[in-house]
Amino acid sequence: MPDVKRRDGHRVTSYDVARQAGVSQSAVSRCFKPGASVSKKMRARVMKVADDLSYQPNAIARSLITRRSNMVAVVISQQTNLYYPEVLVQLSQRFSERGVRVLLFTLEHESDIDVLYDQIFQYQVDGVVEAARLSGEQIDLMERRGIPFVFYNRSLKDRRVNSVCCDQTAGERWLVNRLVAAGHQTFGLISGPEDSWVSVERTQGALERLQELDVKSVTVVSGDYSYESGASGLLELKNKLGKLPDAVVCANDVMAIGCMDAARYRLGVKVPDDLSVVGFDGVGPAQWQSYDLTTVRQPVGRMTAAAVSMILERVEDPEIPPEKRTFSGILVDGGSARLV
Amino acid sequence: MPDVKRRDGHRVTSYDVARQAGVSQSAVSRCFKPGASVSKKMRARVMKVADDLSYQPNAIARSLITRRSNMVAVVISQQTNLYYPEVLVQLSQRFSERGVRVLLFTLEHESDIDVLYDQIFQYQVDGVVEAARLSGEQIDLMERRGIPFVFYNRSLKDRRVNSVCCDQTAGERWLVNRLVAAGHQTFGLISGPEDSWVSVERTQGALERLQELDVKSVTVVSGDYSYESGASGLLELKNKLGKLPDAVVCANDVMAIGCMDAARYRLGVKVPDDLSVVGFDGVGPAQWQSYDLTTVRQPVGRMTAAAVSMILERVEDPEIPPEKRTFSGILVDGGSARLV
DNA sequence: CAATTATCCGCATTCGAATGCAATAACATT
DNA sequence: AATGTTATTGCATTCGAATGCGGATAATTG
Repeated sequence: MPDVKRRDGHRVTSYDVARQAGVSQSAVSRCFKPGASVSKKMRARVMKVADDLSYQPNAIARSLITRRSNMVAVVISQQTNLYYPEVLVQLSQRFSERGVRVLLFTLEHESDIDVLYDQIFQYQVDGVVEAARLSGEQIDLMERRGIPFVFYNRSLKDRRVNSVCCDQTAGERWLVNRLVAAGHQTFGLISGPEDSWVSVERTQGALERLQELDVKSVTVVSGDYSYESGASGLLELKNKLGKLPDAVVCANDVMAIGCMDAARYRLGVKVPDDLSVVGFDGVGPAQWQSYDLTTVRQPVGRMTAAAVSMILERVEDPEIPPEKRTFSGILVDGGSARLV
Repeated sequence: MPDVKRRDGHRVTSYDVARQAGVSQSAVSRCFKPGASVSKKMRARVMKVADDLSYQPNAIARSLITRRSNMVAVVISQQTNLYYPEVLVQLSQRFSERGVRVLLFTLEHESDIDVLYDQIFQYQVDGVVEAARLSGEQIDLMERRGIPFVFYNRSLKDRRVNSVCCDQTAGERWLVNRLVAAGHQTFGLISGPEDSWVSVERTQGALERLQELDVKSVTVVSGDYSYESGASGLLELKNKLGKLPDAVVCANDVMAIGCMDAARYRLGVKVPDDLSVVGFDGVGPAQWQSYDLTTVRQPVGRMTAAAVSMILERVEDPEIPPEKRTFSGILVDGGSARLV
């Protein structure tokens, strides 16, 4: 039997609309479902009332019954890197266009990740975009839950997982080629954090190519993607070598910028005349005239689009096998490296 | 009667755990609620099974009955401004510490905001942090729904709403004071977009103080917060004036940086010797040695903390009246302005 | 006009966890 | 041993929308 009170707290439900419009709750529900079987008369009537009561279907209740939350988790660590915010905004925008919301998970300490994953699952997200590090067991966990996920700029060689990456290796090789061709002989590398896949790939790529080209003098120091670590990296290189290298290859743009500033303002050295510096990512500030960085720009637009569609396709059809998509970077010839 | 099949798709529910542990579903539910009345024997038993089945309570179902989603919407526009990503990350972190998730809404075009709000309500978020523009009717809408919301760096004078702001006016006044005291006489202002409250406040603040100090030559051009608009703003100022002003006050750091670069690299002018430039925000790149910007840093940490607690307090107790909290900026004496 | 089909609507149930209330068990008291 | 207390547990219902199924109505056809 129908109860007396309704509209308690204040929430308007489909029942309220139904009663007011003199129809059944199911009718109201159908009116809000695009392809449903409803006469236009009914729809008009219901919509009118819905509008009057400013009724909005409750996505939570809907999720419960449809087993689709229309939410996707995006996991991000790495605030240091100026590059991530852009990725985040783009992902959000693109998901949004497809009617999917982004539930944001930021990771301060790597150790938080376990708690985090419990949270992610609790919220019944339809998929996960993973722009942070993840251990093998965590991947197992994800897979066991059957939630589609995509790694963003992180790939595990011996694992059948979805990933979208920029070709870090190729990018570095290109940079090295250019530098060597221009006659640079002594090289310094400033790597990122050791547990960053991106950093490892980039540094490896550069080292490999340097070796292939038979460059003798290569010194590596490690940074953490920050401006400061780029600056101190250069000083450290100078210390180790006893002099400055001809060229410094940095694992990201921000460090390259720190490196350039250190060269100019702490060592009084001219870039690119006395020192060439290259970065990676293609963040906004890299193009600022003070830096005009030679770098490899990640095709963020394509990459985020790829991540989004890979997830959503697999939400529709979980049988689609894993796929790895690797995009080439875009070579940006700036003025921070002597490339004659 | 108990049905035969369970564990269909693969989701493990509290019923599965209950059956396996030989207890009732309510018992399982209680075991997952901190303060609930359960014997330790029961809890141990249930938790064991829950662990075996890797059961996680379904937050969606919980939200439905508790009428609390533990999700908060954060609405952000303005990618141009390097300042927002930091705000976003901090909000996310702080909410997360309090067990609340951030549902991200990015706004590309202002016009999208209507659709957006429907979405926000559908997801039954417990609160909204609003870092975008919002019209009066939209506020009415929010209020009618009874969802607590806080404006971040946006306040409406004649409205009783929650807001967290940095004192834009005071910051600008301070900057102007310094510049005038140091003998600058002709001023250029580069404002932000006209529909940005922040920009209006800042520009107004500066203009006001300049007038008070009886500065005669003040020229205003408008930008859009971007690097490029800072650069072109300077050129425009030069055109209008027929010469360069002594000082340029930019509505944000990124434009100030663009302005500095234009001065140095397009006009060949020395900063701060021939031209002083100041910004606002205190973003990371402002501190880079190439710029070393004189600016006012927003106390992002305090501001985000304030926003988070203001929301959560009002989720607990909707009766708490609206509050406006204004934080003073932190004055950063950089090298981009001559302040002798 | 009857027969057939298509269209539309409502009933009843479902999703998964939370919770008030009542029943029971465990324990203490005299 | 009888009674009173308190700590646990289970039952039944609830949150709000979606949907399969059968029935009612309207449209189409012969």
